[in-house]
Amino acid sequence: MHPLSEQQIVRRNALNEILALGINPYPAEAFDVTTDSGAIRARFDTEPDQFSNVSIAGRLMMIRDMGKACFAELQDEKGRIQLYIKREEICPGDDKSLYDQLFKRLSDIGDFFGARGYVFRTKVGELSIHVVELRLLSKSLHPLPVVKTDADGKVHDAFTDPEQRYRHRYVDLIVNPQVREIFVRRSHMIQEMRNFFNGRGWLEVETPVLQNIHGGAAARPFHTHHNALDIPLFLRIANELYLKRLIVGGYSGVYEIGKMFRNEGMDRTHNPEFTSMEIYVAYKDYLWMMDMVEDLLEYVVEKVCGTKQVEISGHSIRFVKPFRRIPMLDAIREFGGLEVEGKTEAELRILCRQANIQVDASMGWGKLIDELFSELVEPHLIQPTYIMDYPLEMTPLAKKHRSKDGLVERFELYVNGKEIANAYTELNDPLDQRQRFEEQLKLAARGDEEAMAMDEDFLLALEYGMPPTSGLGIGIDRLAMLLTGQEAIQEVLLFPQMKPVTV
RNA sequence: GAUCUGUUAGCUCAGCCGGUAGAGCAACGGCCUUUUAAGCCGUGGGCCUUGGGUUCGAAUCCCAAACAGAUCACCA
Repeated sequence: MHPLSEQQIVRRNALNEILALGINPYPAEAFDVTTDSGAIRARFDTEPDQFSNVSIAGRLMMIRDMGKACFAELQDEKGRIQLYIKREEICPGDDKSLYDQLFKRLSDIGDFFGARGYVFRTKVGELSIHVVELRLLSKSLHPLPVVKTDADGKVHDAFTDPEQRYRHRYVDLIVNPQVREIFVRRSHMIQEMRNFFNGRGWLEVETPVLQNIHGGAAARPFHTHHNALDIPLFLRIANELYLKRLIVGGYSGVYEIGKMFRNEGMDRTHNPEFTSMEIYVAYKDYLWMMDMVEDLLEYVVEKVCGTKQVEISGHSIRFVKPFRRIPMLDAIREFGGLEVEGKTEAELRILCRQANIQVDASMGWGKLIDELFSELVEPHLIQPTYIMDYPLEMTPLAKKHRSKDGLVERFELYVNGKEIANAYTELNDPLDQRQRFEEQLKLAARGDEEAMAMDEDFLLALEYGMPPTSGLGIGIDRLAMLLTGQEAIQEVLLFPQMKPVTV
């Protein structure tokens, strides 16, 4: 424990004086709240008589002391409201200690108060509560950063250090209302996705986070161990194979919104745990899925942002269907000016070198195509764009393309140069699926740590028969970044992963 | 994993041609009964991230470490 700072000592002393006054700084009783700052702002002017006796609670964020009266700002979840506290009003008798001692001397920014009174406007027009009763609800012992906004909207002494903000997110949420708003919007976004899916009759499900076999994606897993069974387990890197088992089981549409865990690098677009939404719908293909995603995003963006357009990194992005659809090889031709159709692996390797892309011998035809695409095309895909028809070898769970050799029926949705969604016409041929897994095993034998493992039970499920199905995954954090205009994933995660500070 | 930048009071930052620390806000003590980033007067508050080194002397120069951010690499 660090030695206490001057300000911590001052507050602890204040706490003791409050106790000496016979006041409990942490009362157990509920405080009856009848309104909040948002309701007052929204409705006082039209229905003033509703606000002649209100009770409100929140955190004290500013005190402007005027002597025998003072103004204070109380912050609740909806914002701030000014309190007008007059000594004669809250201490009508001879005993002025509640005001002189408790309020003026022993209260600090950060304390929780409950206030009862009537709403009015001051001479200057500021909406305020004329307080007749004031009660301490919780004493704060640690000083908060004091962020002030002046009349021009200029913010002074903003609490901006990302490390401090992420490590002490509660402080960030207290003093930065725009941060609080991001997480409200994120929650709203997920809620609207659920509304959209539930409205179509699809079932929300939960599948195992602890898995014996880490399947469904190419990534390194976290390892853990179950004591009673004495077996190793993995934290899931994907839930795809479980959701498909549910389609085998007879549900026609299932989705899951949940955390995935990947033991890989972290940066401003990657956190070791992240949230994905995966959905599988029977009797559909990836073309149908593109239509569905357009409807979904148009709906969600409009609900959450109030418009179909969002602003990020200097771009105006319009979520209006239809989105552009480009086959991957056409995109490389259009944006990179390279013809890759019909080229051999060796020819592609030369093209990559010419484009200054590092290549090595382990890269096959599909990987080389993917490298060219990432380098030449991705950064140009600002408006929502579907890239379709990926090389087969990199996509072991998707069905072979109905007409194009060497490709699978897969699309990814790109927005603002980044991948937001990934979808397939799902592979439901158990024999083909077994071959694909075997290819993965060969890659693993060559040292590819991300290659998928064989999942015999999943193959058994496919043998029982899976209807034609289309599946989709959306990176919830990435989408939240788009809808909140954030460039870093840490800004849309309440508690992003941080290295512990060693003291 | 690589490179660059940052780390000084509770917060935001200055100080960095080496002479053991400053401002604003916050805190503390005053004055003011409709103010508003309130104001005015006064007072305290710091292992200058950590560990080494150079030097008579280091917040300042050098080396290393920790953490963070940005740019890469890898990936969603």
